[in-house]
Amino acid sequence: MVRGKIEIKKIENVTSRQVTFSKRRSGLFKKAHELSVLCDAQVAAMIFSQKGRLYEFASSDIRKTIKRYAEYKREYFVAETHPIEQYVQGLKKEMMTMVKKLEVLEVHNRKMMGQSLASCSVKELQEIATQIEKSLHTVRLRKAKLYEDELEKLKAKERQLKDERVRLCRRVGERPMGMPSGSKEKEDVETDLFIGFPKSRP
Amino acid sequence: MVRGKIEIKKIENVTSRQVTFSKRRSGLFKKAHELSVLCDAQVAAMIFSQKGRLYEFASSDIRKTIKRYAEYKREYFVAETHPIEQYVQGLKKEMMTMVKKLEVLEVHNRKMMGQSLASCSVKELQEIATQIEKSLHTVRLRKAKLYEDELEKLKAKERQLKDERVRLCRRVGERPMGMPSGSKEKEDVETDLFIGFPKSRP
DNA sequence: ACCTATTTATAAGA
DNA sequence: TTCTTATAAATAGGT
Repeated sequence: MVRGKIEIKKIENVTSRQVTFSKRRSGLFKKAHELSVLCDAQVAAMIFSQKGRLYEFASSDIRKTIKRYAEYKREYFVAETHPIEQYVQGLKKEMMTMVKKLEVLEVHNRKMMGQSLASCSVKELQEIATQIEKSLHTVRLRKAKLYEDELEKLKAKERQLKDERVRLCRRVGERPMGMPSGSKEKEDVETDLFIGFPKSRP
Repeated sequence: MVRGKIEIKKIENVTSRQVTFSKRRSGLFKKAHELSVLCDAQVAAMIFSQKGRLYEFASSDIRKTIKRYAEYKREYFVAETHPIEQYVQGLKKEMMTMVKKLEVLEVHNRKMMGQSLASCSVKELQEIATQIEKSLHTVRLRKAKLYEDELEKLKAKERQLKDERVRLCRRVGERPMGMPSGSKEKEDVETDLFIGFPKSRP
């Protein structure tokens, strides 16, 4: 170290302690990394600064390393304020919530699919039917919209082609001939057929 | 480093790897110790050699440091072979399965409710519409069935009452009078109205 | 384990 | 925080 070696004891000056912490921390992690690579070792290091901030290094997954440590020492490590039982309880609770949600969804879904109606009252059936009708309406609107968009595109393309044709005919001195038979008309007819609400299957 | 710098990559020579491991390990722990003293930090490091031997350093009790780490990360660390770990892993796996199932159901559900259709192709929309139509048909059949059953019950009751009335009249020596006006007919009319498929709302 | 040439880390200053 | 630099410390390869 420069300008006089230092004693290994707590640095009292706050600023230089922070600077030293930052520098030596990265130095330590660098050394740790080099060791893990050079010697093919599994290295983990964790540092809590005086302020309680955590800095960590691990050559592989730190959780795996700590678990391996736990296994090696036949120990386990649980935060005092966060015991494992509580953690498991939390998981279980989450599971229950999900199971309920799943059940509700499944029931609703079955009804929307027209299954498991035996338990439904007339009122419920009416509500389901109403909802299904609404859905059907929306789906059909959406389908019609897709067809319309497609139609618009085709029409635009047709217009463009027609203009192009007129322009080309003028250039070569011909008068534009009639449209090739059936092109526009046929498109319109086809499209009209598609725009309407599709008939439900028998 | 001496006599030519080295590359940071695994040392292939076993002997020199072991030597380097030993030297650098103690160097690392020394640095860790210096850091903890100089900067008043809580430092812990653990190294598993390639052979699986554990070397550790901690400025204070390593178990405390790991617990603090667990708290900080809201994690827990137990050996992979610990029964509770396996239990938790099982729970987590189940949760994942459920989450996936829930997602699938939710997507399907939204489509059946006529939502989130933007990403659907025409073909998909047609399939959805077909399914919805089937559902609607089933629901309406069910509703009609309920009304029919109700009607049957009422008719049976009516017959029973009529028979009873005839019997009673005979007993008191009167001739049965005409039916009270509007009772059967009204029922029939109402029921017919309900049995038909309800019109969808405008 | 020790030696030492050389690289690397870093304390203090800017 | 980052850079500079003088110097301490670490260490690769040899013994």
